[in-house]
Amino acid sequence: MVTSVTVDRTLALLWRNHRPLAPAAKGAGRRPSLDVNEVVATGIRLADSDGLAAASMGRVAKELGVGTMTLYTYVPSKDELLELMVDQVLGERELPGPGEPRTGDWRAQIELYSVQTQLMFSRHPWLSQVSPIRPPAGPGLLAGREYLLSVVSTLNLTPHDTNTAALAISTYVDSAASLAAESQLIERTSGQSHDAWWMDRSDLWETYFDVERHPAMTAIWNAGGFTAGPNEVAAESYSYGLNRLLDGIELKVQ
Amino acid sequence: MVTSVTVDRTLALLWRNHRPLAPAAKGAGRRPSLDVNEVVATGIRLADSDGLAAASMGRVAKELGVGTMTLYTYVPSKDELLELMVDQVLGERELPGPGEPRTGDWRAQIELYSVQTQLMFSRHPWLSQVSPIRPPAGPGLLAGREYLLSVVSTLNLTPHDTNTAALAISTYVDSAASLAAESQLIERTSGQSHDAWWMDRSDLWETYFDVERHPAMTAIWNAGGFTAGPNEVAAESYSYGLNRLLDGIELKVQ
DNA sequence: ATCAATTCTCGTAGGGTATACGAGAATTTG
DNA sequence: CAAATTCTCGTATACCCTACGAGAATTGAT
Repeated sequence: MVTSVTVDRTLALLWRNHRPLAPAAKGAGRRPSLDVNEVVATGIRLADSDGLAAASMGRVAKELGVGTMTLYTYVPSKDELLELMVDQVLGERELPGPGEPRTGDWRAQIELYSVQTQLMFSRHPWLSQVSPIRPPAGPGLLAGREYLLSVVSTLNLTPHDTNTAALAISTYVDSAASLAAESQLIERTSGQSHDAWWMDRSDLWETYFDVERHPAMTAIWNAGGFTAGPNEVAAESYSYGLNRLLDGIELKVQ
Repeated sequence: MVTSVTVDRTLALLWRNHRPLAPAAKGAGRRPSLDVNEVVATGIRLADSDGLAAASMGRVAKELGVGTMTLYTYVPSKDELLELMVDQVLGERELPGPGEPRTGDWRAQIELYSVQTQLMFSRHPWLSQVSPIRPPAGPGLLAGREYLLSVVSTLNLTPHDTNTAALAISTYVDSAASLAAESQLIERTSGQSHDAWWMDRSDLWETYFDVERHPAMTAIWNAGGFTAGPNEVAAESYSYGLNRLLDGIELKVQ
């Protein structure tokens, strides 16, 4: 199979800091001027400061002072570089591993996952622009899943339900954190707050909004239910939703 | 303000089928060969069949048999065209409006929102690649929010909490539907099922996975908790999570 | 000292994207 | 029939990724 070779190479790169990369290449040949970690770190740094588009092959190469094509010695393609960047930051979440001390009940431990994930997205907003389908099969991803499964395991659900519940939680938390990061990113890069953005659209209410067609919205508006700004509402609805989800899970345990 | 002019134009385009577009332009000048609806419909059709990238200005123009720059007569920019496409499909969800008959309790009505949203994403998978932050302020978006708020309003929460709960629900449902659509899209365009994708990575477990470092995963694995395929697990965790979320909300009502 | 083998380096070329600008074509009104 | 108005669209610019292949650097053997 052709793909298997590529996949094997990618797996080896992802786990490069856990298992020795290759037979170490001691023989003849020109010495490399970089290593994979430098390339990945530069990609992350550029994406952090100038957006995901800035982590282009050309820009990363320029930053490292080499020709664009030189990067292809260290990384098979742009897609693989992105995978390495993602697994790297997934692994930077500070979550206790097996045997390490934990504080609080299971809900507090889920909260830690939530906080660390939000912190990760807020430090690396470009993550919100990367698809979470078919994530990098590296140490960072596995560490996160292990932590979450270990917490949910304490509820003594069936193994199958443990997996289901953990996935429901991580989907909710990861999606919301991704949205929050994207939201902040857009405020920064557009130079316009969401408040100001809605202000710009005040004509929506004055000219186009039809009270007859939107009685529920109108009622809530008149009762002062829309006074908070977009960011506060989003943050509040996130923790409200997470707490209701955990309530619902707890309800099924007893 | 410069932006206001653009925004006004976009709002007028979004609401073009509700309020007459402009003073109708009866005077002199060359007659237009297209109208906005044709452009939007063509963009949607191309994106549906060949992916979001196929809805490029050049491709849409070619499909309509005109030069690329001609489109800019009908639509201010690519971004605005995408907004129009999105609001169009948001409005195609079949949700009862005010005064129209509804069936079942509030949970069944939330379920309807969930089903219609999933249907929308499954018919228009490219939606999963469009950011839901700063959505088009058009009739389609407002109809969806009105429906959801009208359902949650029947719970008699405070107006503020009604808004918070509705947002938590729509964030969960929309995110999950988006992920499901993206997941299917990737299976189709890559020509490889997720099962096959994981098979390709069997080396992960054989070569790199460390049992010591992942006891919770190992335990669930050994107990047969991972037997279902990725798609089944995702679907199951979605409805599990939604039901637990609604349980949690109901719990707070009483 | 020289040569072969090996490995890293990187310029060029090709096919894609959105859109500012301005000249030209078509149509109605006076 | 000329003026005014509106739509049409070719050209040019500045990015993106990466296949290919020639050249440079290094080691070990003779």
